[in-house]
Amino acid sequence: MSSFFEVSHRSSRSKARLGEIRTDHGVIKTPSFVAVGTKGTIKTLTPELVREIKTQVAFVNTYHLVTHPGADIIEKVGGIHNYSKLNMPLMSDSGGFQVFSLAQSSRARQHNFSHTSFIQPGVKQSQRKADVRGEEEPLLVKITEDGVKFRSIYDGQLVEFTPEKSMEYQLKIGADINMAFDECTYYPATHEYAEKAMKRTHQWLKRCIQFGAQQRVFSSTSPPKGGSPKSLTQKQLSSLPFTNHQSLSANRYLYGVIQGAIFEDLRKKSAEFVVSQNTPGVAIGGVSVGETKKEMRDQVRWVADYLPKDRPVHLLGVGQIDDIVDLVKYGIDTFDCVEPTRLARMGVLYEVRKQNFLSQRGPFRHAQDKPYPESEKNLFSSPPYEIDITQSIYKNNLEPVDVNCDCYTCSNFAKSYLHHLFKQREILGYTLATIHNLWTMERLFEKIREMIGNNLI
RNA sequence: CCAGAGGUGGCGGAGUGGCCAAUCGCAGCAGACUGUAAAUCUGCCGGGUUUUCCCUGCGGAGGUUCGAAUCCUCCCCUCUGGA
Repeated sequence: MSSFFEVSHRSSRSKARLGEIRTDHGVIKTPSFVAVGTKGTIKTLTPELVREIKTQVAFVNTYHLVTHPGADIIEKVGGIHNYSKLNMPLMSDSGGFQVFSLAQSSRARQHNFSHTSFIQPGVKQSQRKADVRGEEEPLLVKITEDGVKFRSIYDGQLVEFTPEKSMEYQLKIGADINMAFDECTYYPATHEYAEKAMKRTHQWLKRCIQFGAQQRVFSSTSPPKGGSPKSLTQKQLSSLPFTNHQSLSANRYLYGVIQGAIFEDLRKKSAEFVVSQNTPGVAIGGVSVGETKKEMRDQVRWVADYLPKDRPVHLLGVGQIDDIVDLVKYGIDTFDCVEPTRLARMGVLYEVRKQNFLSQRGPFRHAQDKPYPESEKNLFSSPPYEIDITQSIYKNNLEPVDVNCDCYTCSNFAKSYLHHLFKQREILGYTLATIHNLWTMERLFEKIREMIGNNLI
């Protein structure tokens, strides 16, 4: 029987490696991008389109799915694979991130900020002091050692998340890879708070493992013999509605999550602890939550030496193309990020032209970051050259978005048409843009794998 | 020709004596977005290069008033009914 993760090549130049993550719903060649489909859909795409893009793996969110439509209905239909027809390896997030993002939002609302502007570096420190986390009076979220209470953003219902509940929900949802319930520490947090949150996350990880052990899942890096009690027989499967393939995974794999905010000592401590817990995979969380790019990368660099050599490593919430290429070097195998799909819906399309990499928007989004050294200015060392298709300069442009791209969108449509669709808010525009951006990511990762294979990364 | 309604910034459309350079929407321009409350959000949007400052300004020309997009007179134009 093959193992969950197998490394086929290690770069001689860095910690980058080539590997395969094997799940009941298919194999993921790593490094890989993980398309984000929070609510059980990669926004604007049918599963057929997702398949055509050759997306290897997608990411769904427990909090959102539990709130709507509810874990029970998903379980009843045989799991999220069958319910959504995303017939590919799936990862589910624990809901931990929503503790962060929803609390940010509730604070933002309190201060009459948009949730985006609130996490901007320009916001005054004093406005961040009265935090709703911890044991204070919350609007949407309350965190205790036991777990988290959410007020549903959809209907105001109180939702309680504990490590056990997150695991239970995730088992019902049925993704192949599950995240341990963690607390994504906000930025900027004090060392004191970050340590407290980290320890809490560690305790929660133990409880997730414990819960998995009781369910006889997540117990090792190899598939448990005979599957878990949660897996259904073929006969049971065939009686489920809409079923046309194997549905609920027999095998689930738990990833512990490293936290520690922007503090080197905490990050290393957390990495050591999480890796020692021997979960099938390890994830790094709590990054790209408002800190600078340098801080974000440091958080990964600090733990690189502690990461497991024989187990897959996931980086939660990253990233931008330049981040991905640089962080692959630290041994990251999978990356999930909303950027390609969200930006697509905002009319921002990737145009990965070598010559233009350093022009226009410049290599950095954060002015306070230091530029790359000259030696690093290679193909992938700067972010994608993005275009904003809504700009009127594209009104008469009959070229494809990216002349070097062979995606469905670029093969068939001119910038002018996409511009037109976006200006008219035609639904097809969002779909075509999403196809292009996800396709670009997949091709980027193909290139990355090729370069690792040739020891160029 | 008669009757009625109306002419406001690129467009639509509020405002009917001072708090009006004029609500709001669209269009335009700029910015943001990294485990998705996001087909979203933010800012600008008459001119003067910043402004608590000045100029022009609500069809046109006059007038009333301390003060008019708002009231009066005349003119021009549009729309809807009727002949």
